[in-house]
Amino acid sequence: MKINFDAAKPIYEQIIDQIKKMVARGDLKPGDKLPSQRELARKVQVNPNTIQRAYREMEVLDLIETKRGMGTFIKDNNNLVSNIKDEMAQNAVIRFIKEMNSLGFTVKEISACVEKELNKLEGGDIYE
Amino acid sequence: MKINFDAAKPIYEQIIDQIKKMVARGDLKPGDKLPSQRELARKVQVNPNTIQRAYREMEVLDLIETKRGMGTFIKDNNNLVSNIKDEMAQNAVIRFIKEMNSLGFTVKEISACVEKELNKLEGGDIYE
Amino acid sequence: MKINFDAAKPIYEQIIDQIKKMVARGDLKPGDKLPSQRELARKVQVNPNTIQRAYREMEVLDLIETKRGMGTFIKDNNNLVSNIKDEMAQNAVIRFIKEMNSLGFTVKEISACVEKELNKLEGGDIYE
Amino acid sequence: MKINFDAAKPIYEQIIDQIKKMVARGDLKPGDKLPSQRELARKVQVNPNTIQRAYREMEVLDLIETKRGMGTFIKDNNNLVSNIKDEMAQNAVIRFIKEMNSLGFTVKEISACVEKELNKLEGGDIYE
DNA sequence: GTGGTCTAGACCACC
DNA sequence: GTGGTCTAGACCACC
Repeated sequence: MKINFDAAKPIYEQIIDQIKKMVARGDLKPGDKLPSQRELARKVQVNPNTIQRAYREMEVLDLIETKRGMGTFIKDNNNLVSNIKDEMAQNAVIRFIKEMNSLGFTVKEISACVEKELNKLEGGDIYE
Repeated sequence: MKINFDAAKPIYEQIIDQIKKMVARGDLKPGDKLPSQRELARKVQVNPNTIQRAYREMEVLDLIETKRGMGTFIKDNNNLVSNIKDEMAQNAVIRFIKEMNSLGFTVKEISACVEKELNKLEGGDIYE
Repeated sequence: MKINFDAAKPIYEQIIDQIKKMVARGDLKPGDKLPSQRELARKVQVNPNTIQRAYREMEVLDLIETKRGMGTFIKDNNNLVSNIKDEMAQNAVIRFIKEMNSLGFTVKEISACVEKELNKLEGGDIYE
Repeated sequence: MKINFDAAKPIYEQIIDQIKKMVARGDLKPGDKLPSQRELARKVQVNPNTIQRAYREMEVLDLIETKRGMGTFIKDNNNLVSNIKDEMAQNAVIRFIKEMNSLGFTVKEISACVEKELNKLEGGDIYE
């Protein structure tokens, strides 16, 4: 038995994931102002430096831009935004298929499992 | 923005997950002998107490049984084994649908994304 | 009179400049190991986090790579290395020409000034 | 690796440099009146004491003279003015050559780099 | 021993 | 008030 233990994702990466998700959903649109580093730090209860690291990495990704003294903003880059949604979805789908596969399910069975679960949701709302 | 940071799953839970997965896949069958606690601890490089905790929890789940002086074995309980597979699959499917939904995908779109990705695998093998 | 006061360059950028210069000169070659973050921090008397920031930025530039537990190395990327030398030289030349120009020198005069100074060095060695 | 970090030049020195540069260019000529200390302080947004220090040092350099009740003037000292231009140019050239040399360029190569860049400017204007 | 993450907090520059 | 830099130091993961 070979086990690769999962370590927790660093906090700054989890923050990036959350913000990317909000962009993917359209909760944050190009031009929108993000909370200031200090404000977000207070709200999510982490050190401002941790927020700064997340913001800096997102700047490298060209997802946001910081205007000194003005704040931090989602970049006006519509192309990137739709890419983020696709990329995050693609990753989720692949992770899911790999997991089902590692449980011993075939392609056909995976498809059936998903359809069955989605059918339960038809008409009704998605979980909570 | 509200963020719930993911902590790393405790190692003993990750070990349980791995073993459940092997049972779901059929790599471990009812009656099969598990490695001794000491041996497994050495192989996966964790403290023997951590293995002991994993084994104890699996005994409570009625997944394994310890025979004094003989070792630890997967319980002969066919019903449970297929339950494990279904339960793990169900969890994976629900986690996946929730994630896609949180990215802004509808039921129809989720289905389409899965089918598209599964189609890529037809004929070919699943990801490595 | 409009003056833009020059602030000091951040320490981490000065460290990057120094290392780029060593690469440009060939004092550091692809594959060479850089000092560990802690060691360099001690030697140049700055906080290890400042060194780490410099190293992280150089990784983004694809100039170095860090191997966890092993250390940090100049990337094996000969193309980049010669680019660095050219880029740093180009910047120096342009800065110099702009400065001479702001002092009121024409293209011909700048050329003459450089030649005159270089002639002094012929045969002899460069400054100190 | 030995690094001497560059601190920012004191503001009063940067002011002196700017004024010397204007003199070198001929924007300020012998006999020209400088702004009053108070006025310059307001214009460049620094403490009046900083301006006073800059003016005092330039008086010591014999570059300017203060006439009580009249103001401060560039000294009528044609020799000095051309000296300033030559001295600043000389410094710029030497700094430049040292920098190119520290990047590993020989005398011949430095000359070639400068000529190449100057040629780009022929006919066209100098950078912006 | 190596790098990676995070905290707590100072001080600065720009607005 | 905003972000940018830096320090001091803890604790962790990987080797």
